[in-house]
Amino acid sequence: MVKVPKLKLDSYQPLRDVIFETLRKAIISGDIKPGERLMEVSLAEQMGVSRTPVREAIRRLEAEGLVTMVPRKGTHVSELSSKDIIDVLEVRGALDKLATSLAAKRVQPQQIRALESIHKQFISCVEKGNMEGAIRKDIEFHDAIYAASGNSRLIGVLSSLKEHVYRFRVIYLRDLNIAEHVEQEHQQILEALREGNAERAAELSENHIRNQMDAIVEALNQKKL
Amino acid sequence: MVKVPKLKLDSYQPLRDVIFETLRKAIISGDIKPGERLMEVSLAEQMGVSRTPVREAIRRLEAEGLVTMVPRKGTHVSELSSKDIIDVLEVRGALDKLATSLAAKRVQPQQIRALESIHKQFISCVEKGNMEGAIRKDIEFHDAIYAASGNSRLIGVLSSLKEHVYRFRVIYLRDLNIAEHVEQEHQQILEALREGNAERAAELSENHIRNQMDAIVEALNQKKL
DNA sequence: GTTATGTTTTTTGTATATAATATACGGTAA
DNA sequence: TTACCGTATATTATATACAAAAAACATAAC
Repeated sequence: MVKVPKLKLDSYQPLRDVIFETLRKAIISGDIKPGERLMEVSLAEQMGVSRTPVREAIRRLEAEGLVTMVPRKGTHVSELSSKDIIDVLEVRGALDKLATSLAAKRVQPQQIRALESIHKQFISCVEKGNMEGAIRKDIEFHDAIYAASGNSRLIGVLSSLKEHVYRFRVIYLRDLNIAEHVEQEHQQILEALREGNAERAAELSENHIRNQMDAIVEALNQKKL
Repeated sequence: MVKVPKLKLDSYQPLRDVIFETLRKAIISGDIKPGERLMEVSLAEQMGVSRTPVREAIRRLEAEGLVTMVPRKGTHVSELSSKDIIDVLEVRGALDKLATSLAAKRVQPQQIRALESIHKQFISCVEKGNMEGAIRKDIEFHDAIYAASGNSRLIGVLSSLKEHVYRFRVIYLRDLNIAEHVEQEHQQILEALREGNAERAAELSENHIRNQMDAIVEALNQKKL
């Protein structure tokens, strides 16, 4: 049975947005598992709201691909096969490459400084063995590059893909050792960006994602999914 | 004032889907112009339905980026600046390249035949001066390549981007001469796919989109937007 | 004439009620 | 026992009703 927390209605935001975020987090974090049904009435009751905003939130989850709707039957959390995640990573690889290449051409000095700061914090997390923090800093690092690309459409598509990657990690690979090579690769990308060398930056980021994909595929094979 | 046709309720489909398609077509074809407001009550009245399915359709349009919602204020059709379309084309370029490269590795003989058939029809349209038909065949050609990529996530993202490109064409470039070079470029891509030469296919498709982008940018400059 | 403020109107946000459909269950006949 | 049909129930789809916020307008004060 799906369980979600009661809502906190602090700052004013439409209920649909609050509910959307709540459900989204619950799905990404694995609290609601693939295949589980989302029933409007029960969700609405648990959250203490009516069905209307719940429906709207579910529509948005569907648009993100996190849930699947069948008309007149209902909604369930989308399954996430290894084929799915490979598909996502293929797309993400191409877009990450584009983002890094654009960023090399357009990045502002202040954005470089922000990247350096994030990278330092990443290293510090790794040294302390704080994996959760390292993952967060890894995400931040890439987000900062996306932002520096100056292409808002690209940022939007990538942020939607990111959710799926993260969801996959949570479901299958809680213990994935992310720090391997990553620190060094980030360092190199950072240098290429600093030099404004778009070609090299693109190449490095392509490799970076490919390595991640390989690590995931290998981890999957070990678990023989 | 936004005008939409009354709905035909032939085959059974949820109203929200019918409404979504209706509005989507109206926006893409330019019948509803950028900046125009979408008011739930008036749309619902015109279509002879209640506000509920209209709202749900609007939520989906928002997810596609075709409209922009401001809480408690309303919804309006998204503007489409030349920056926007360049952003979209940059992303599409990267993904088209990926799709073509994957297709070269995975394409089935039967899919090759389908591509050849579409390409023949494209040529025939061009010869007859049937530009509308040629544009349709151009779209079909690329769709067939996407399908051959075997990556459903990629197909999804590309189909959403496509809408924006098409919308842009309709709004700004009704007379864009699409046939220039396109026939020859399609021919070359087709050959690379037939040979399974992923590298060459990728390169060709990258060029293909870049040429399209250049043509659009040039057309924009002539209109000094 | 202009600005500020109070009131009306319009429009969206949320809740609830009704309709339609799918599913589950039970009974009956082969 | 099994297959089929019908009814009951659960759930979504749509409609409507009510609440709250924003915008438009008018009026009064300066």
